Amino acid sequence: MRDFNKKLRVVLIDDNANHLRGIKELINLESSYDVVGTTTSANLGINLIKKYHPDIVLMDINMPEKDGLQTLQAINKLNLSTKVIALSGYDDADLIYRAIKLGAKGYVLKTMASVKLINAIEEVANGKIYLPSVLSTRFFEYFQSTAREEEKVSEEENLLTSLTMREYEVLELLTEGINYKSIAGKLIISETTVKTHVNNIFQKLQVNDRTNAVLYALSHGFKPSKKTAMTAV
Amino acid sequence: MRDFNKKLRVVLIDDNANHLRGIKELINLESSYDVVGTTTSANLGINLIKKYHPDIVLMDINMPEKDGLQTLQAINKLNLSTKVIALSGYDDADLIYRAIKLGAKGYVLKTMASVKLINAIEEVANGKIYLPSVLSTRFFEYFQSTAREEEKVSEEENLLTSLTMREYEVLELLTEGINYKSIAGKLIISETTVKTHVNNIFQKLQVNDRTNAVLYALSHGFKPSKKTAMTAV
DNA sequence: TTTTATCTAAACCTAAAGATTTAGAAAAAC
DNA sequence: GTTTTTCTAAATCTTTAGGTTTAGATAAAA
Repeated sequence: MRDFNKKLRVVLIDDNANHLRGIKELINLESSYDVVGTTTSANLGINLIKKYHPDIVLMDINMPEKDGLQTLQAINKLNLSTKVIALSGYDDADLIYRAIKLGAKGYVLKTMASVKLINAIEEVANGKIYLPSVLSTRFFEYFQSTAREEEKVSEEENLLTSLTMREYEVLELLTEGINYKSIAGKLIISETTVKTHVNNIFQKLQVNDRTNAVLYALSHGFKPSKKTAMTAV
Repeated sequence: MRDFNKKLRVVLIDDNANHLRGIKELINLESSYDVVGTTTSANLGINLIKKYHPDIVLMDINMPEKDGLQTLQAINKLNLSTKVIALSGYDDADLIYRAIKLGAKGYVLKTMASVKLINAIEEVANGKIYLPSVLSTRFFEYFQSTAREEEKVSEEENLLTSLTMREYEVLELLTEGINYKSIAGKLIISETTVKTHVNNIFQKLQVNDRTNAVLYALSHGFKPSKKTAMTAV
């Protein structure tokens, strides 16, 4: 939780100098915040963060030099407790999704009322995620549609279902990058038997080599059975 | 958007008969809803949904017979516009995350005030996602920590970074399951050159065959460069 | 009871993959 | 200006992988 005796240390990054000044003045109106640094450059911004270890970073994620998402990644690598709030002119679902995925604790549109920005800082400082309702809906729609596509791929006429138990076991070992000899050893069958199984697998999955068999498996929701590999005593 | 002339058709699924009755009475107090079916069985619930094509389904996701997540999947496969709101006794992050991922449009705790349930129905019917603040925070924490783990794996001593541009291009084609001859054709170089590159790749990634090279690539954040494959005119 | 499916296995062959060495040319780094 | 890196290529050899056919044993289904 937040310590209200200390001022929240804030760093601002925005390639638009005018906008930067505007935000700074806005924040300085609040007595509980302390803007310790501002910059129009992403790279300089990272240096500021290294130097000051701020509580909060407000960053425009649509910058030319180094884009905001890359900068987010760079900040993550510093492993600080600094929380980043993304500022953006766009409510693009993909952008919102990726920003959140890269650890942004908030996402505020530049067109939004300035009071929202203060709200965001307050909420994020208290350990919450700040996503205005509109953006939150965008995020979830994107999230669910992505997940749904993955589901579809692993459902529609999945050739994996035509495999027998034994073939599935063999495929499982193939996906671990193991050769015939070792597979034979693990399943305690002969190498030629393994070859037979593998050839049957190829036919059923309609591929010609193990790499493509593995690729098919991984892209069609193949899941290790877990109960395998106990044949070995 | 919702048509306020029509009543929202609702189906309830909860293995606890008492709870089921309670929810039904609660909803029936609202004149704009019409509970068209209730059941304590997940399988019967799916049948009800098939029959009535309700607007909203309220479903307990902690059921014995068939768990709620499986039921969610089954409902998804019906490809209806029915929206499912998950009811649960637990605010477990993993459970929330998976429910949303499987398309749940809302998640409400049984301990929450009943007015929240009405709110949830109303919001979801209007095309929004209903996730109370506490649960939303849980979701995002889980989402971001999962993403962060993936990032880590693809960062920590990633052998992919030791590859040259050309080797990266070759690896990219390997991950598409293409053989030497075709790779040579695509990059317009000789087959022996491809072999040289592949052998160098193997050494750098510390593997002995293409399958393991591909597996390494896929598990370490390998991303197609997109600017490849134009060598071919 | 007789198919049918599955698991096992061998023989035989071809093609592809992998290991190793050597080497020229061009570009980048020192 | 010399060293290093990278991309190119060939030769040679060994080892897997892959294709095909045949077949016995068993268990389940028709």
